[in-house]
Amino acid sequence: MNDAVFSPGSCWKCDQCAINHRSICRGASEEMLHELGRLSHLRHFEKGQVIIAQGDEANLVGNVVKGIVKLTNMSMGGQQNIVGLLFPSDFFGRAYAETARFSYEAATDVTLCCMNRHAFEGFLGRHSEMEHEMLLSTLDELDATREWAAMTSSHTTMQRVATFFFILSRRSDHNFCDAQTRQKMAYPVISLPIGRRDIAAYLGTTPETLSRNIQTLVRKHIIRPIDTNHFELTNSSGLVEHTGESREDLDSMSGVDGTNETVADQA
Amino acid sequence: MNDAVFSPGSCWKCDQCAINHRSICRGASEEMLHELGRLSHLRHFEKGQVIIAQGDEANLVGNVVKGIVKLTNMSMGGQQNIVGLLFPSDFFGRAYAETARFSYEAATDVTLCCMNRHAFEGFLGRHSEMEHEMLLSTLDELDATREWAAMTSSHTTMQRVATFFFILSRRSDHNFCDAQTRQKMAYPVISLPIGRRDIAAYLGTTPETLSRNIQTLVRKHIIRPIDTNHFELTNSSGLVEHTGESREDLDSMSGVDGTNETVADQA
DNA sequence: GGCGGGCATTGATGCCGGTCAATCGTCCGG
DNA sequence: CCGGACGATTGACCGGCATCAATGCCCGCC
Repeated sequence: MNDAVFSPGSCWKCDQCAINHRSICRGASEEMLHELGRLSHLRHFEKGQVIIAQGDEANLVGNVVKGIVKLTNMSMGGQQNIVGLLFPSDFFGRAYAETARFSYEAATDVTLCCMNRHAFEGFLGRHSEMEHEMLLSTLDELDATREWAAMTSSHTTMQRVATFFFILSRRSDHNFCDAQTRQKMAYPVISLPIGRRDIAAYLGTTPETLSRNIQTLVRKHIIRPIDTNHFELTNSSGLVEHTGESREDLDSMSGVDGTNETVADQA
Repeated sequence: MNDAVFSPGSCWKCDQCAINHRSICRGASEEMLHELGRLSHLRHFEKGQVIIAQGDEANLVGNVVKGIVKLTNMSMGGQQNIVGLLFPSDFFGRAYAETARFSYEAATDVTLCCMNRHAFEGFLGRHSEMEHEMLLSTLDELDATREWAAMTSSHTTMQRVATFFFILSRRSDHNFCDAQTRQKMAYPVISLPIGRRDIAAYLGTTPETLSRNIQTLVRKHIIRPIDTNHFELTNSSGLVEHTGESREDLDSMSGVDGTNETVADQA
């Protein structure tokens, strides 16, 4: 809500951006970053707000800077189905499509680096090397989506929960508590960024079943609850055993690349 | 098997290609088609043959010309999980990746228009408008994959079966029998291109459960069996009711575009 | 023709996980 | 401080689906 600093329309400097080394901006030259800076502006959305509604004409694209965006698919019956979760540096919106096939909704309070879709398409048209970057990241996303789909359709609920927790243990920020408390942590921390309802929908199950599986992991001393949304991972290999996946597959799914992003706290 | 006509290395003329108006070749100019013709050659694979193995260095890309390719993901335990089915005109292989994250396997006897991956990447680099086409089709595929994943994770087995049958009723070729017999068909024909085991794996279930659901549809007079792999769709709206989806969503999933491709019989 | 293997179907059984419902804890506004 | 709302947890129940097993069917092969 610090709109004084990053208000829509203000000149947002890409070279100060917390995520420019991970998003598609990574491949941009100094000059291109400047051009992107003119096209983009930061916007805030509060938890629960719909950013793009399924079926609407969607002229908004950009990158998630802070917070988590959920990608949902309303099926008839009204229940929303979570198709994906977008973390900081992930691209949101759909270039080259008039209407949105999915909804984008703020799962937490979020900060987005927004661009007009047509302006962004024009940018890609002028810089084919950026379109190439876009293709690469889309191909990666396609692979990841397929792998996730294979996982959800063939594994038990416990395996899905364990896999999700394992992935989170790799990318969770350690900023939920102060530095001293963090020092005492002997084990990695799993921090659930969203509520049980959303996690359950993402994993294709219900909050009740999710809760039961979490408690089972707690009883087996694999994780230890800190508060409702934070756990210590006290037995990493035990968690891996519950995933039904090999360690290498899990690594490829969690997108580890050495840069253990501790995300964006430019407050 | 007819390698005399379309042997690897022979000059394959793209302008005679049965699928060039649907594949990514659609966007190519006369000149580019000629260049593609020099890069590509046809190859046959028999049912069951592995085209690209998961984890291998994969330097083969191209388009499916005839037959069906299944995209699989081996999880530990050895059971293969079907992530996608590739129909004629679909692109196979993975550009810009050294190793394959999935296996490509011939689900039926197939004919592929093959290219060396590096040669194809070079082609894209020289023709950014083709890379643009590639981006568009990848984005579409990503949407379709997400929609399919949402479907499989939130619907009952019967709904998945009904949805799959509905999609097949839209794209099945009517060439499995002679023209006279076809004339007598009062209803659309659903032709299952692959065996029960593969269909079950694609739908995230077992052959037994799949069979039970098919027989339920038969008992309800929604489909009528012709032989093991062919059914008449005698009650289309009844089928739609079992999908749990609206008619419009089903249309977008089956990728209807008016051109009811009656695929490749250049024998 | 007889035989064996692969595939589809049908039956019997058990369990995972969805559903309904109650309890508990936390947070807020009165 | 209290009452209501919301989310998380736990319990009881049962239905759908996987599993195991048997049968029937088709086709190639000896």
